[in-house]
Amino acid sequence: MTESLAKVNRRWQILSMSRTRTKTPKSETTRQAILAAAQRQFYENGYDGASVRRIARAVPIDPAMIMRYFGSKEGLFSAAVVIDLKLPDPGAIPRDRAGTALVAHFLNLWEGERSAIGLPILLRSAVSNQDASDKIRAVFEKQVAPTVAGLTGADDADTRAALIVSQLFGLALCRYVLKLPPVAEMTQDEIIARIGPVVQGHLWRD
Amino acid sequence: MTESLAKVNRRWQILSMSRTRTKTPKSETTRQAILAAAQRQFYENGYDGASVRRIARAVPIDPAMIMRYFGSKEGLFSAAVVIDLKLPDPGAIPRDRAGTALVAHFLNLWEGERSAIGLPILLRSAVSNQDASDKIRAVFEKQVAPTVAGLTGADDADTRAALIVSQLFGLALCRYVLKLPPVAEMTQDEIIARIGPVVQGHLWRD
DNA sequence: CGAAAAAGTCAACATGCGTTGACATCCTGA
DNA sequence: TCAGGATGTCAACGCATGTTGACTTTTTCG
Repeated sequence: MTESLAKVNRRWQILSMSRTRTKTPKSETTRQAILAAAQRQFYENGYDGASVRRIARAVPIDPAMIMRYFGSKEGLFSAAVVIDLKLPDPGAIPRDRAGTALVAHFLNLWEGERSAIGLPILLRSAVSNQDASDKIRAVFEKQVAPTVAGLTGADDADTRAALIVSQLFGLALCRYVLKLPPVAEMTQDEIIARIGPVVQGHLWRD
Repeated sequence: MTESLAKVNRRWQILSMSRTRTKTPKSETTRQAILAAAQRQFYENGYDGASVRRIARAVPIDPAMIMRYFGSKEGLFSAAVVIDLKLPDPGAIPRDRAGTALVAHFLNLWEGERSAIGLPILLRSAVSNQDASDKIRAVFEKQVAPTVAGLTGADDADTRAALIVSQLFGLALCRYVLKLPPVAEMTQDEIIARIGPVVQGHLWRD
């Protein structure tokens, strides 16, 4: 009985933690520290390569705390990786240079300050973790596809969105994960100039 | 002394195995069985996800045999994953449809019978295994880059090759690893029609 | 202050991993 | 036939993993 109540209480505590508070009890501090360390580890090593124990050692904190705060490694991953592509309103994008605008947007997103919590984590993790694959699919359906549909009036907008995504993921894969020399060394402007027309073509060719 | 000799002998045996023989002693049979099982496991789970023990169980054979035949898990991986893109001679490719020809070639390669020993294995493994990343770079430098250079006379052929690779890897990633619905469900012809012009553009635009 | 709750520590569990060396069996060739 | 090498089995090693429950310390608040 008491055990059951304690577990319920603990679970409530975990849930309530997900909202930020004004007075931020001590726990919120370590919670954020855990998330930051987890993001870094997941980014560098993927889901399988990152271990709860090493994340805990980096905080530093006892591994048991991670289980208390996030329930499981999967829970930690879900909490650490939240993707918001911040795609602009399709209406605000000039039609004639939408391709370059999109490529520039993603490069900023991937190489900005908070890049570690972005799609590259998912790329590294998706090969071995079903959750990561699912998240990628969700991002595609809820963020990329609608934006592309808003840009092209075409009825095969989903296919066009998928082709754009395949080019952008290929870019991210070669540049951040494989670090294939020519791709990794190009400047942002070079990439925009080369890939932009491709995206533009996927949007409006045919 | 005797130990040392035995080890040398064993190493010689391992090396000599890498050549195929006409009389194929019993060992060659199991060696091939191990390789086949390893290719399947590496393909489905990547380098880290595949375990020596599970590969052995699939043969079936004792895990110790794998160590005897290939020395280590890394050795098994190197032996199991040999990439030959079988790229045609650049001179034999019609200039005006080189893009579609290349895309069709890769689709055949990836979706043919022996697809499991191909690049998708490396994609799944490269996120966690340095050897896999190195192999991808080697394939790029020795097979893709020269072919592209032979097609375009351009002096930035390396960059063009890298852009083509980023598009093709993105395609493979979305279709075989992430199984992103629109990409995974397109027919080969649709993909050729859509991606072919992109590759063509990377070859000759500007 | 002092009790209750929250935060954090510690040791242990079961499991799977790559790898090793000693041992048993099979097959070949002199 | 039978010795010796090739082939295969077995048990164990040291290690790292995710997770758990009992425990101690710190913080909060009536």
